[in-house]
Amino acid sequence: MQFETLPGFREFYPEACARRNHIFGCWRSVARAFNFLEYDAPVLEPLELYIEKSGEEIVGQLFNFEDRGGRAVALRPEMTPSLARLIGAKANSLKRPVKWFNIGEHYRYERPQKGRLRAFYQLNVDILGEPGPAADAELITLLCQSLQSFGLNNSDFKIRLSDRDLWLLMLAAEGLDEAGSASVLGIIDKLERTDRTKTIERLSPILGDEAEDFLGRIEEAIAIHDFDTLRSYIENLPLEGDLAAEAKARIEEWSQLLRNLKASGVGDFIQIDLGIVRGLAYYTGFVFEAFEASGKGRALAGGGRYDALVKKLGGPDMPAVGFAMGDVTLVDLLESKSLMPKYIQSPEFIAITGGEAERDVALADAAQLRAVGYQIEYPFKNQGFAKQFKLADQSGARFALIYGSEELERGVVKVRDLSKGSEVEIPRDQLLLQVSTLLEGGIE
RNA sequence: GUGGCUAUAGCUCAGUUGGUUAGAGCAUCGGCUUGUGAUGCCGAGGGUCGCGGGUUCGAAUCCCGUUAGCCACCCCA
Repeated sequence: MQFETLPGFREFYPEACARRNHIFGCWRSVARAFNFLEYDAPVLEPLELYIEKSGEEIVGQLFNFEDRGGRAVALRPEMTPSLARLIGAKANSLKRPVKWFNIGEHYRYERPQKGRLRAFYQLNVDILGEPGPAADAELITLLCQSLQSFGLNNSDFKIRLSDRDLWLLMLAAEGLDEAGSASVLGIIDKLERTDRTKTIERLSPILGDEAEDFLGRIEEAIAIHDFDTLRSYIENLPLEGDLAAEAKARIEEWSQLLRNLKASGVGDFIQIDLGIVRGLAYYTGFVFEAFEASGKGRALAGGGRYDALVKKLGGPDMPAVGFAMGDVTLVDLLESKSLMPKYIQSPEFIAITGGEAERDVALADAAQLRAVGYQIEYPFKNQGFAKQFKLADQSGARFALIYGSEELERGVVKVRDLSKGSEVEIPRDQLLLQVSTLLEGGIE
């Protein structure tokens, strides 16, 4: 009976596991650099948690089943609902702002394809309890720096930055109500992937004969890529009273956000692009997606503000902003740019032993070296010296420790620098004292 | 959920108009009489040719189905 992995699931042989850990390591160290705390949550959750957040339609995209207790459960497709529960349960005692991150595997029952599998790892980073754009700025900065930590730069990726609040103001200026705006945002989200006549068809039920002219104005707004143009565009919207004041305040927040991003040194990555609105209705303010600079391919990361979601999921009123970055698209990109380091794990020392008696001595020394943190390997069976030297070379070890009968009689161990071919004899009782010097300078 | 392409050894691939017991390179393992390189020499293991059915005297090869992979659509938290 031959077993295969389930569709869309991956196995990690050591080399792949090393690559995965490289990704995790970069993610984790950047999150810590911003003083985010790591948390974790269950992989299996009540199905209802996801229905509550995303609606009944979500079930078709979940790994869900009934457990033996008759509970409807699902493997987590995302972290945010679990996070909202964690936050909600302790909201009153958490020092704000809450800055947390998680690295974990997530599961979606979808057809696997390029950049998308059924099981994937995601970095989730969230700031809760801070309503101002300083939080948005820090998250976007963190996102840029984490991508940079993989060796990606300005010519490799861009952050497309948009704002659902601004859209709502613009749509209000068009005379649309809340429901109409929500529908239109859904259509704008698909603009890039839909041909123009189809889009007009979709807009018609909401705007009637106006649809084509309206689309023209939408396209005009999406064509804006610099802040000065955006500012004057907003200032010239036909808004009155509260809405006009809101627009003014929002432009101020844009200004602060962009100023912070520039000051943090990530200004060059930012592209104002109102074409991004993100499909999900719960986003409430700034939204952003990271893309390969060419604009091709799937988003590397995406996120935004979700000020109402924690409350919707039963928590307190808690403004929040967060993003998620998946490993699948990221690794595809890093590999295409030759930025995946080739990790080969090799020990610092490998023992070469003459016979049983010498092997016992080598084992004793190995135990001591390992006890103080060195990596050392020795052969499991007695083999010829020539063979052992070959294996030592192939192991990638830095030094061979040669335990022959002749050396041991004199109380020394011969140490060979495997890259240089040079050798030195060290009294066995000096070995522990001298290894750090050896590792630093090699053997001349 | 829909469509296109693909499937031969661990990997990369040969395999003739259908014709004996399906091959190569790489990798793996063993040996080359136990002290310094082996990038050498010799040898071995490893395949119901994705799976199931059909056509045929005979199928890796032709036909149908199915599963999986890749790609695109849908969707994308």
